[in-house]
Amino acid sequence: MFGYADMHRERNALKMSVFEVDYEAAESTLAERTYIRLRDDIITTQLPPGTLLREAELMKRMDVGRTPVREALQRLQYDGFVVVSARRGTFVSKIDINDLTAVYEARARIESWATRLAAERLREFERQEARQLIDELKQTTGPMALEDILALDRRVHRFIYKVAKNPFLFDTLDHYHNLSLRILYVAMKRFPTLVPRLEDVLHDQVLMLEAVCKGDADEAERIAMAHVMSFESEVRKVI
Amino acid sequence: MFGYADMHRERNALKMSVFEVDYEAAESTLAERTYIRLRDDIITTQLPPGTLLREAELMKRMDVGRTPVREALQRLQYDGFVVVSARRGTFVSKIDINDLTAVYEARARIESWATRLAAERLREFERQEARQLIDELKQTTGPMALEDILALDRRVHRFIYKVAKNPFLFDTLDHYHNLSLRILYVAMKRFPTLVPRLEDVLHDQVLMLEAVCKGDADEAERIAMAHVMSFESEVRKVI
DNA sequence: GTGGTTATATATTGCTGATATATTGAAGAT
DNA sequence: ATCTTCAATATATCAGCAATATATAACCAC
Repeated sequence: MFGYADMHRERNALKMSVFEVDYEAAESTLAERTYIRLRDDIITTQLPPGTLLREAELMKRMDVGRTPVREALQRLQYDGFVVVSARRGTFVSKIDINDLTAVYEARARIESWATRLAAERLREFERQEARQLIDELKQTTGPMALEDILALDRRVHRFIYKVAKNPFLFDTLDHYHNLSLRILYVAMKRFPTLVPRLEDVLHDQVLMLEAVCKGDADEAERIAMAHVMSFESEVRKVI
Repeated sequence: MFGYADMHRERNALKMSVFEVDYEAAESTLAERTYIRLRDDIITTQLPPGTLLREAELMKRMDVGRTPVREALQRLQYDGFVVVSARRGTFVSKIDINDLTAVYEARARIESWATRLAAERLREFERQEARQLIDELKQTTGPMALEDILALDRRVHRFIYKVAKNPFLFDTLDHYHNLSLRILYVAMKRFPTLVPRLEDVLHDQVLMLEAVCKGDADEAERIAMAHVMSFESEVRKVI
């Protein structure tokens, strides 16, 4: 007990949100819920980069005490989503072109490798899960709501991370996923026409999942790299 | 201002310890210093896996209030160094063979890639820094104190991370470095004869740095991978 | 007497509100 | 214009209370 794998399992049983509605029902600490709410608001740019976050204000708005707010802000600081300047203020961190480059560079490399691992390590029961995902993806035609696109994208990625069977890598990639998601939102806010193209991106994932199912590691890795980088180049055009 | 790069720079100006004595002088918050002290104690197994960490006890021992202690423990929780179980206790996390495999697998892959980047992105003034490191490494002969070996190892790795010029990657790799360092300590505690072999490992780093200096990305990547994995296989023998 | 259930005491973290202290920006003196 | 002072504002810290999980002991049925 009390090893990393246990911790990891428990932590992912609930708690991981970004559009997974369960955080209403999630039985966890106030601090945890406050963290998730704030993080999602930052990722979706409802709290845009540069926003001043006052503890007292957040306490009122979220109807919790000082401790949960502080713990949430600190955790966001470690994630890189806010910058705490002692006795000056806490701000939502800014994003620039260098962040875009660095985040996608790292994520593309690490995630494509994880996809290779997934192809090598897929078990039979997971193959069924993959087929189901593929079916869902194929049924999505026509214009979709942004949240649905991203929720589906997230499910596919988290599936891959899980199948790669390395809990540390899972956490690393989930973090990079959140970072790049915020960058995407910032870009979309400035350039709303970006949205429709995202649908095309979903179709890459069918090919990727099929490669994983076939156990074709080279092909899976190649597609994953292209998939992440296609986000990057779409975003780069408008930033 | 307030972007990730600024944050990253500031955070690394002081604060990052593990045997860098500056955390006595470091002008930062109590919570930060408490975090670093506890983390180092956990990494070096002065606080072995499974240890119960009582807030009240730590307050007395470190002569700080509850807030800094709590913030430190939470941060350690996000790092994976402790497991907080509500109203039951906070424990130093355990380590098993799966953690060893997963951490080194991820670190080897990511770090060898970062070393490739470093070889590609090295600037002239950094080449001088590298030469200096190489000289120091070459002068180390005969038996060394464990702390000196690891401090030197750490310096080399952090130099590589820096030259790769991706702040997100830097943080990711620093985290993996801390994780694998603790695993190494746990292994050494069980099998003290491991220590001397570590000296040999340092000599790999000369070759690695020279490859980076030459800009030979393929060679640098290959050596880095072998270097990290040699730690892994040494540790695996005794765990 | 033994096994199992319930009540209670204790230990531990979760949370709150108040206080301490540092930073900032602007008013006022030079 | 420049420096100094001071009030406003923000986080950092503290001490105490609340809530709950766990262990212990008392109790009861058999």
